[in-house]
Amino acid sequence: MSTKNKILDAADVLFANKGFNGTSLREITSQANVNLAAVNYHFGSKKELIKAVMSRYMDELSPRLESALSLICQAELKPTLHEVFSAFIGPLLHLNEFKENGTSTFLQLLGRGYTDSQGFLRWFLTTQYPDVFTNFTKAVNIAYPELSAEEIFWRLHFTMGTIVFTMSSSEALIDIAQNDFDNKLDIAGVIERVIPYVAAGVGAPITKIEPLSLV
Amino acid sequence: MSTKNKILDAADVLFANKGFNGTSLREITSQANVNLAAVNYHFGSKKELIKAVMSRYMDELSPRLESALSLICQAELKPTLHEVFSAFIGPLLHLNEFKENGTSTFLQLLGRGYTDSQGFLRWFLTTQYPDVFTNFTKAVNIAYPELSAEEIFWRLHFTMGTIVFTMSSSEALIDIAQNDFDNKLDIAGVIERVIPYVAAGVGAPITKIEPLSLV
DNA sequence: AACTATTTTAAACATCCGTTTAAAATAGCG
DNA sequence: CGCTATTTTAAACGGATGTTTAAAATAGTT
Repeated sequence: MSTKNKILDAADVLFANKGFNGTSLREITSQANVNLAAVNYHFGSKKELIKAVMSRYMDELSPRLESALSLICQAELKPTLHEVFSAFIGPLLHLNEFKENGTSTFLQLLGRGYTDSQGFLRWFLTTQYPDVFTNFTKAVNIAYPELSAEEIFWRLHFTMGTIVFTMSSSEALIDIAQNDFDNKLDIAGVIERVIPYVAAGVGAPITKIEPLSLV
Repeated sequence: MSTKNKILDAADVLFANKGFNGTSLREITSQANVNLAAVNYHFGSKKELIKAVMSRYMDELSPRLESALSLICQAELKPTLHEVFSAFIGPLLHLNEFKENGTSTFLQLLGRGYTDSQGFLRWFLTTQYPDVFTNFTKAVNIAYPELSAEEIFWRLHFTMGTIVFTMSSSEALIDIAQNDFDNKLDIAGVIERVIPYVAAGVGAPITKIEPLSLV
């Protein structure tokens, strides 16, 4: 395997588990069995390595996601919100074939990216992969046309929070659940449980927001 | 103001904005206009400072939360999920009187605590303030008795994710929303929008989970 | 085989980190 | 006041971090 890929494989697991700031280049390179300077030689900087790690997943995910969502948008029957969110299952679980534990690793990385490093990763994702967001918004709009653009905006970000946060601590949660409830569960099981939740959340009845203060 | 409080005031804002690992003691002490060694003198270590920052908020929040939830549990009418979650509004917004931007700062800290520093803060909160979790679970159980303990577990963690994640990036989201939708919004407005979402999510119909593989 | 371009390596660099030390300053009190 | 206890201060400590350097090793090409 190439040095570049050895670095990427070691980096994404460590980044997912310990965060971007919490993982040093020395950990990555020793885990990958390459020289410390290899990161800066092949990627330029740690920041560029982070981008590369995310791009590898996004490039695998986003085309599948786009086709799944456009399939839903072009269907004759108006899709339910549950169907819209279920469109994510296939592309997300496909990451497990792309790389071992790929699904949970990617979702953990996504969670890290929103909180670590001053949110520069959110900027990276929204500017580099804007179609994912617009297609998603479009699908939700078809399934629930009464929602205003602003309400969709907020509810999609709530959803993003639910998913990303859950997955970033999914290992710990699965452990607790197995101890307390004796129920074997994996990442696919968590996804199956979260989808009814977010579908109901996005589909919540529209409530009039009383303006507390008119500035 | 005492040196201890100057440190706490400077620390929680910086911790909320840049994370625990991302904030150095030198940033905190220079922001607080105290000597670098003051943190180790008054708190012992950075880790103890983090605990102190969180305790200051939790000690202010948890009694109000407990009384609000127990009020709901003892009411004659069975509460709705919306009412259960609305019980959080008062105690949370009270943090704004306790400290400027206290509500969003605290929720950001909560989000940091779940992802930063290997989740030691989750351990700290669940062991030091277990009543908050059990009371909350109890209230949800009254409002939606058909939910099994395991389903409550998962949906409450989804909810935690929604809230914590949203608030940890609430400033950025409010900025975007103001630009795109011309709608002035503050932290209270975000809370008003998120409650119907999480109430609907927790109240989602129970779906039979098909076991993918029986190990 | 000879030469060039690419990659790998060990070492050093400057900088930042949390913590400790010991002296100086201040506060509290009989 | 004089003495003690508490707090503040400047400086240094050992260690970790991302990055750079320049030489060594390897690969590719004519």
